[in-house]
Amino acid sequence: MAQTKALKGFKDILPNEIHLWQRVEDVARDIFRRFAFFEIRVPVLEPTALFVRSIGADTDIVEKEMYTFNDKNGDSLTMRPEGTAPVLRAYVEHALHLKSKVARLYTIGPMFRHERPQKGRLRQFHQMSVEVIGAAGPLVDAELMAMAHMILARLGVSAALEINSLGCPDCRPAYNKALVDFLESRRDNLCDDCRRRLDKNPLRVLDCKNKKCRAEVEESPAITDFLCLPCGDHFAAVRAGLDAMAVPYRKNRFMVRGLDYYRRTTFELVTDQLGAQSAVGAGGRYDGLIESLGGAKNTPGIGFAIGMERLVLLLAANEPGQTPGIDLFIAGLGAAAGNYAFRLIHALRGIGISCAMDMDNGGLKSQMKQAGKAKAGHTLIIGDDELATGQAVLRNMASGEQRPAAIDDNDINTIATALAAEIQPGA
RNA sequence: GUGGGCGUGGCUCAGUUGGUUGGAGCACCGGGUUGUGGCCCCGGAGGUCGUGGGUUCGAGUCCCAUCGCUCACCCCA
Repeated sequence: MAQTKALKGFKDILPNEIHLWQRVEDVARDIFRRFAFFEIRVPVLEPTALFVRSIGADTDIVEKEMYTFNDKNGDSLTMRPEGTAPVLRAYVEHALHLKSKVARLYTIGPMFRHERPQKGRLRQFHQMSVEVIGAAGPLVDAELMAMAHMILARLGVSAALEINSLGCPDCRPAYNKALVDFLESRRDNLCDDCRRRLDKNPLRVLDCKNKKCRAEVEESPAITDFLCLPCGDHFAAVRAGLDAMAVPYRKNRFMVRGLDYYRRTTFELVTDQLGAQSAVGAGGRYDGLIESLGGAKNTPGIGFAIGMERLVLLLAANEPGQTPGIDLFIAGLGAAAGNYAFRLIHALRGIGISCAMDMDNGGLKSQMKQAGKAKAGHTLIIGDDELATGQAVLRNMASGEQRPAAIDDNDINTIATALAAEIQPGA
């Protein structure tokens, strides 16, 4: 077993499952288009400082999950663990705020986090990441959730939308203190992890999975009671926006997010069908982040990401794998026919037919078998007799019906066109 | 980083209290059909039993270590 294998947590996506990925992307791109979003593509490698400054130096992602290494000249580089920071970096770097009042961007691609892999969690995983930069109003928050919801609905995936507000630098400190005071008084009832969280990041105690902790937390003060007036109004308007679009949601005051930059609205799309993982998508508002990355003062922003592996996992639950097929297989018998087939196949490809042949010139039985394996819709059989009479045999692989197909014109393109019409369903 | 489960051909798995040349099904290749796939029949190829060490006359079976996969914790999409 000295063979090379893919790295732990890195997966190949094979041809028999690729259709799920393509459908996810096709649907998402279509919905993004309807919501007037444009694609942006950014590098997978960025200066380490970008993520440390945006995600937060004390977060688990930055502390222990990043693929970070030194470039030949000594610069510290990092494989992006999420998509928001690079997109915002690009926004600032190219002064996109001068192109339009609001930037509506999406990007699709791989992210990297050095975690222990498990169901729905890989070291290289894929996200569709969406950002709206330059719009502060609550309707944008609602619109984004509606878009995420629409993507999942179109894919036939049911996930519940949960929303919360984390407040802002004006009101969160007061809540934080109230929460810590409360939790300190119950410290003895909390699990080991939560005692640690209490010191490091108290908000995280709120979404502990431990039953005892949940019970304790049930009586904790609610962030929503501590929101300042603007934050409270914002949150109410977000909910009104969702109601206006009839997007179902539920408030979850225990939902917190792992990245430091979130403030005000946060949301998750959750499901119970992914093992220990529950979020298919999640996001929130990050007013202040753009400024901290060198952008214009007070630039508001909000975004979310959908985990593509998780989505595909949900789709695959109701669908078997499928091997892609081709339109036509050409079985050429003998050197002369093989040669003819070779010319014909190129002509067919030139006019849009997906076709294959056995370049190694096997026996007919073998070639028919290959045609079956390739899931060819039709097979064209050409031997010396067919070459002589100018009539090849066209076999419909599903029905087994065979009929003659002319190969007597001296213009190969004319033949290809006629053949294409023959095998095109409904033509 | 921590814990549980599992490692036998490409895949899914048998393999009796350790006992001579390790099996099956599916997949693959060939034949039965001088030139017709999917069904059936026949045959073939393919395995250092994850790896290393130990116990033993003898280890796929027992012991230790190690690696890998997987699920969960942590964290997150």
